Amino acid sequence: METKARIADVARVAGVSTATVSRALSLPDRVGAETRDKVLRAVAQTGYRVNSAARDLRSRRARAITVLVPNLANTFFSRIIASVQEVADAAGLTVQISDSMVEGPRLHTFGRDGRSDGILLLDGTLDAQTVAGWGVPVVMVCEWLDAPGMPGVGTDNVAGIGLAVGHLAALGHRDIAFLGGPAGNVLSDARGQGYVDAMARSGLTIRPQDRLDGDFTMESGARAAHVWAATPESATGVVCASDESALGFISECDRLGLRCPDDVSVVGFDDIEFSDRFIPPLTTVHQPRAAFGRQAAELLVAALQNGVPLPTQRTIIASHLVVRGSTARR
Amino acid sequence: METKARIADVARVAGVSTATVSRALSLPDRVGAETRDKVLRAVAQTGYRVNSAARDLRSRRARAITVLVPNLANTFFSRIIASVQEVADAAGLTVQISDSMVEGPRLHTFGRDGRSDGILLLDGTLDAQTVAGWGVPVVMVCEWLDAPGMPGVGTDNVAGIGLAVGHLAALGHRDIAFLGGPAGNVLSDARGQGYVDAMARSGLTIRPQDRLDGDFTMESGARAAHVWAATPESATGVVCASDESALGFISECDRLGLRCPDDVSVVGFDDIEFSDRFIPPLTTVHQPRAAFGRQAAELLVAALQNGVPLPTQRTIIASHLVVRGSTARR
DNA sequence: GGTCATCATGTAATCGTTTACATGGCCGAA
DNA sequence: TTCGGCCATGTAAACGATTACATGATGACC
Repeated sequence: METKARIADVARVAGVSTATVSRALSLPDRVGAETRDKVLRAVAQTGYRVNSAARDLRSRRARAITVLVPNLANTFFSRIIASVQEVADAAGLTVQISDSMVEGPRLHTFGRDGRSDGILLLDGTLDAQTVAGWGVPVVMVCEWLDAPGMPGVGTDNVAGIGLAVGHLAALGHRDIAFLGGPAGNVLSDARGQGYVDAMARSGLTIRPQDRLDGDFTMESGARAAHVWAATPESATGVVCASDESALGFISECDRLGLRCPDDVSVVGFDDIEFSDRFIPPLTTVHQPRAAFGRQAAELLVAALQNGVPLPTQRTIIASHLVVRGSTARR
Repeated sequence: METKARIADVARVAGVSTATVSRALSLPDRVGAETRDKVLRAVAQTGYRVNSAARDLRSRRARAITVLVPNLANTFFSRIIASVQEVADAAGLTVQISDSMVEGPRLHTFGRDGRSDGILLLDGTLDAQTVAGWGVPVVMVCEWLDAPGMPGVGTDNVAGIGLAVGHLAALGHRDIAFLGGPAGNVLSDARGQGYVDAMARSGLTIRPQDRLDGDFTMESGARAAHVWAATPESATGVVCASDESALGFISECDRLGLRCPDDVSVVGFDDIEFSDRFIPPLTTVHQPRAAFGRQAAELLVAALQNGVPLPTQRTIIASHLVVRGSTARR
């Protein structure tokens, strides 16, 4: 109980071989009931814990999956991770969470180093070659890579922004701006495209001043508010590529003396926890984050444990609009 | 390059022994420059990646530390984790993040299973016996356990709440309520004590209706708002045990037609990212989260790599008050 | 020139499991 | 009774690295 007990210690105490101890613990049906009890008693008495390095080495699997998040500080991801953990837990797998922003140099050792059997990748900015080199199953969540044939779970971002634009148009807004995400990001591109499509569909025109730069963060939303406020004939409605930037935008408008939704209607994208409690509560496109995590984890677990081949396409889960207080009739 | 290459493959390609390969990679100074180059070329050619299960097993260390967080969805923790990762990265250690809420049953196998060499524990509600059984160095962050002699890093919660109460008192508030945290939590207790102390010091009395129940969450803050609004002669200032509950409180007040800070002044605790962007921006007690993470990680790394003994007391880092728009003169 | 330290490298034991294969006991069928 | 099959268990060979110890070369010093 004091120092680390090994399986041989348990075997000695129980009066059986190490093989029997191993089987009693991982395949209880394969040993006699009496022996099993003896082993379990010995385990309790010695305080034995399996050494997972040894186990992983011998069995050539880690019984763990890794969730690779672009930025842990972004609250959007936590709900996804929570449901991944539920699924993995039920399957007897451990979840390791890493931040790809920090793991930079270590990134290319990921699968091959044997620390995890599969990866849930929430970062679409990684090099496709690096990912291909991991050598373990990978499922993308929300974002995706340019590489074709990679399994993934996410929403239809074009359609999502369409809901937002449609909502503002229905409220009588004619000049609708778009506060975008970081250039080069697949979500930014898709949502930007959704804006263009939806404006055309609604018969509205996009003026140069209707495109506001951002990068999903609150700070970028605040900066965009200054640009917007300084523009003549500025838009009366703003669709944002993320909730955080929407909140930053509204917040900075407030400091400039402009009220939402009286002076400007704002729609977000994501539906993070804070949006419902903001003043005003944010109208936004709700993403089913729990479903993303659950479904992605289920795909990975099925591939790992039952050999079910991973799909070669993204699974699309629909988003829907949540109308709250940040949008009003023009 | 295709299938997994082992160290023996690299050795063969480079024309040296496995021992030399191992040394060339982990102790570059101990091999000749020419040999080192040969090995590195062979590594590149074979696509070799060290198998960490084998390495961990043989060297009896995991080169990893675990951060155990009570709830990943709480944005308070992300900044702490980020600075932990910086320190660990510089020391060549991997950071594994786990949610103690989910890991429940697996919790007791933590250190002993050899997956990590040390633990940063952000959850003060764990059983002290379980923690003692881990058998690896543990440093508490923010919260702490009842067990004495355990190293930790955090702030003086009593003093922190004192700043908040003092601020409201200085603004002329005489009836100051306290929106507490979950019962039994060490932070709740300390902050509750800070409220009692500070009220006494300011010569103010605490009436029964000045104690509002909460659990750090936005929802609990919202519920407390109803209680507060329904109370006759309710307090004019509210000190909250967390930012989230403060934001929930203000948000719900707004829905009830009561404005902050005109109808009530509110102070939070934590200074999470959203607080600065709330409307109104939240006056709150700022916790140096980056410093918490950095200092705790440094203690652990020093203990792990240089054998520096861990302190037997908590390291206190001062908090300070950030005055924003949610408090006003009575 | 002999001795010894130093250095680069090789040989092989070792870390703690899992698991393929072997063994022996027991039981039912022929 | 004999044989085959099944079951519970034991024996020992992996898994893939690190590292204590051994070896041989080199060069400094007296």
